[in-house]
Amino acid sequence: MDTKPTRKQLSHERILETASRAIRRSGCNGVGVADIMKEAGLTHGGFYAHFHSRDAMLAEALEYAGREGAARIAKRSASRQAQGMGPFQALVEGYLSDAHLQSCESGCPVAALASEMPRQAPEVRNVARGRVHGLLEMVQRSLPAGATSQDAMAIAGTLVGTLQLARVLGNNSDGKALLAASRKALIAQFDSQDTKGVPAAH
Amino acid sequence: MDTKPTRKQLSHERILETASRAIRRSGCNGVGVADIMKEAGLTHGGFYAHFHSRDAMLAEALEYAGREGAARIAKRSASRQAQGMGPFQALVEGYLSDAHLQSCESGCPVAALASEMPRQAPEVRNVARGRVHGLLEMVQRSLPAGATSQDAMAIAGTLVGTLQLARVLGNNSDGKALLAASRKALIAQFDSQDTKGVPAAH
DNA sequence: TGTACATCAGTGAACGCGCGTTCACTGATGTAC
DNA sequence: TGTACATCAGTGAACGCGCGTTCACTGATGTAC
Repeated sequence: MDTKPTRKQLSHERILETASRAIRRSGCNGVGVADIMKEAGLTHGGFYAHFHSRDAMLAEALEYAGREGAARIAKRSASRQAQGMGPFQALVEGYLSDAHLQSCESGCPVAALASEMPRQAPEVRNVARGRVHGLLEMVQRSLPAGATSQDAMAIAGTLVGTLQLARVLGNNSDGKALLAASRKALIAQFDSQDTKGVPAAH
Repeated sequence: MDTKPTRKQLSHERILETASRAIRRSGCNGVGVADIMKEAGLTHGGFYAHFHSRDAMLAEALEYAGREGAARIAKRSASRQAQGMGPFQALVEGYLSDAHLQSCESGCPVAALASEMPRQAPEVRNVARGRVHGLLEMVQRSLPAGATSQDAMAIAGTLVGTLQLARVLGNNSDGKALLAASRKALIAQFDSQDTKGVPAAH
């Protein structure tokens, strides 16, 4: 079924990988077509054989970033769970970790780009909506069975907002204090060790 | 003490007012010097008599937006409190209101711009840090006396993140549901009617 | 109050520069016999 | 296996265009007498 990828498919993948990191690092307006192609080891002239416009590339790169970011978070969460941590606490400690504060370009694209998404082209915004829904589902899956989708929404808001505020403050004690505060608040509220499966505060 | 402002001071104020709305609406990269000057009723040539660079203007405009946004939130919160609502609930219902979801350009600049702040020039980032601290203080003031600054941090994260996620989803039932979910969660957690002055979940 | 002059605030043309996009061309890959 | 040819993927120069910034100039404001 999955045959050997063509040269073009390999290049396409490489461009997307490069672009997905670039937009998380520098924002959607922060990197040019030529930059990305160069970083992917190509020249800018070939760009339009891969995408019909810069916005189309942004949309694909955001989708790619979402998959990659989610996979990375899932992996870290799994390793925490392997050490006996509950799924919700594992998610919170991974998402609000000092490592995620620092590594913007390989982290969650929603946190890296949320405030500029409403200003993007429709095709990019559509992907962004999908990534937000993906984040909500990821939170929901980590919660005990009794938790509602409303619980997941409030938690997702806290995760994304806290990480962003911390990044504004910087990778220093101020930023880390903010992360720690939200970690503590979330875990106190929804204790994942609680086998009843119901949020503690409700 | 405060004498009649000069013509230049009036223009400066007008430019800042225009720019503060423009950056919240279109982002720091979304508006040009010429756009702002034109919208303020001037030509772009005069710009550098008011600011020594575009970044300097962004920094001043962000500061202006912060003051204006905070004043607007305080006013709305006061009118809710006048109807008998507690200060914390008034803040939450104002910040996470459907009106704030829609009116980006006159709302909180932290929510409107957070994810692009780490990519701005140092002078802009410095102002941004100040606005985050201002937001934290505003939340803290709305909380009962026993609440910690860590409580305020987690709440501020929820406010900012929820508004941003809702704006990505759009001004529709999805976005409004997200706001409602966080309003409910925050108010359940920190009931402002609670005269003990201690967060309910702690 | 009125005139002459200095200063101020804003104008609009011009400058580099970088960006998204296009396109004729080239070298590499794959296919047919 | 080897040769001839068609297709593919990428190159690099060129194009408009818009942006931040500069600057010589102009009209308005304010001051001195």
